[in-house]
Amino acid sequence: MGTKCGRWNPTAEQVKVLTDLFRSGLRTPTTDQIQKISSQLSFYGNIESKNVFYWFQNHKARERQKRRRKVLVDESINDEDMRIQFDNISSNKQINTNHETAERVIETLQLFPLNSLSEYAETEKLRLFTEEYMTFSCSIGAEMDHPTLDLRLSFFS
Amino acid sequence: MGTKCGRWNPTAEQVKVLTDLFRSGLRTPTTDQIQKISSQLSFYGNIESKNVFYWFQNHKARERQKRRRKVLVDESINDEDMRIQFDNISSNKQINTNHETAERVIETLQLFPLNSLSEYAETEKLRLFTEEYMTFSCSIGAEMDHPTLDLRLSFFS
DNA sequence: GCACTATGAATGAAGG
DNA sequence: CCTTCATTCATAGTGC
Repeated sequence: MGTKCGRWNPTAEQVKVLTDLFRSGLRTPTTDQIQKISSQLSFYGNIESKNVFYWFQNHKARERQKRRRKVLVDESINDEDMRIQFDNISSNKQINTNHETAERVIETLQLFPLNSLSEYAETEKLRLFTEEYMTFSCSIGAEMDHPTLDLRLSFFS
Repeated sequence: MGTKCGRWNPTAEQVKVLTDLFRSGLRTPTTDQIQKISSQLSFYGNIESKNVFYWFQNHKARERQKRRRKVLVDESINDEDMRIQFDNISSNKQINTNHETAERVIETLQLFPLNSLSEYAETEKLRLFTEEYMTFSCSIGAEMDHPTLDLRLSFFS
């Protein structure tokens, strides 16, 4: 394996945790969150905070990229376009943080399990919701010689 | 080469000059300084003042970020931590501009060559000192088909 | 060995 | 000054 140590090579477990966090709605973790995450992930192998930072940056950017390219290939008038319109609206730099918005997101969360959320509903509103109201934990399967890791991130500092 | 011309692509020489200026203690050049720098750097290729402005902004910010995101599970009280503490103090928005400070910095400069200064002693105090009392020049090695460029910036203007 | 892809890393440019 | 986004560079992994 390329343990060149020239560049971070995330382990499968690290990727799983990061992906779970992402799927849970985390997009741009704060410095504190990055610290905690990388601290937890250091259990599985060498990792620096900047790796976590880059991972989220890249993952988010490439999801956006993917969507944007999909848009170009997709001209038909279908529900996809409706989603795009919604996304354009919600991403139009007007992030609503009032109660009504948060409650609407809560309803969405109650209706659908987290990991089945469309990639569009997860944007800014859910991110804010997650960071403000949520404490989530990621349980790693017992594939290692250790008990389940409880990666609990307190967003209330 | 990515001559996409959508965004500035600094040449190696431009980066070297900018880096040298940064290492010399320059952090937030004034408009005049930016003008002169970009004027000098235009010798090596297309460049605008805003490129210089952004370069210093990004470079400074990312040096801080790097420090903040690099250290992970390092609980030993070493010079790194002391540096960080010093940095926190000196960046605490109380920049001392009196004579005593300037003189202390002068002593430091006399004791150590500029390019061996720790990246922490270069902060605000040195920056102010540099801008107020210093005229420095960056000599570009003779790797080009031109005589040494003397980038002399007058801070007294 | 060589394309090709996935992705870690970096950085120019803004926005706020 | 901090954060964020878009774009690009760099390289490990993979199939041929």
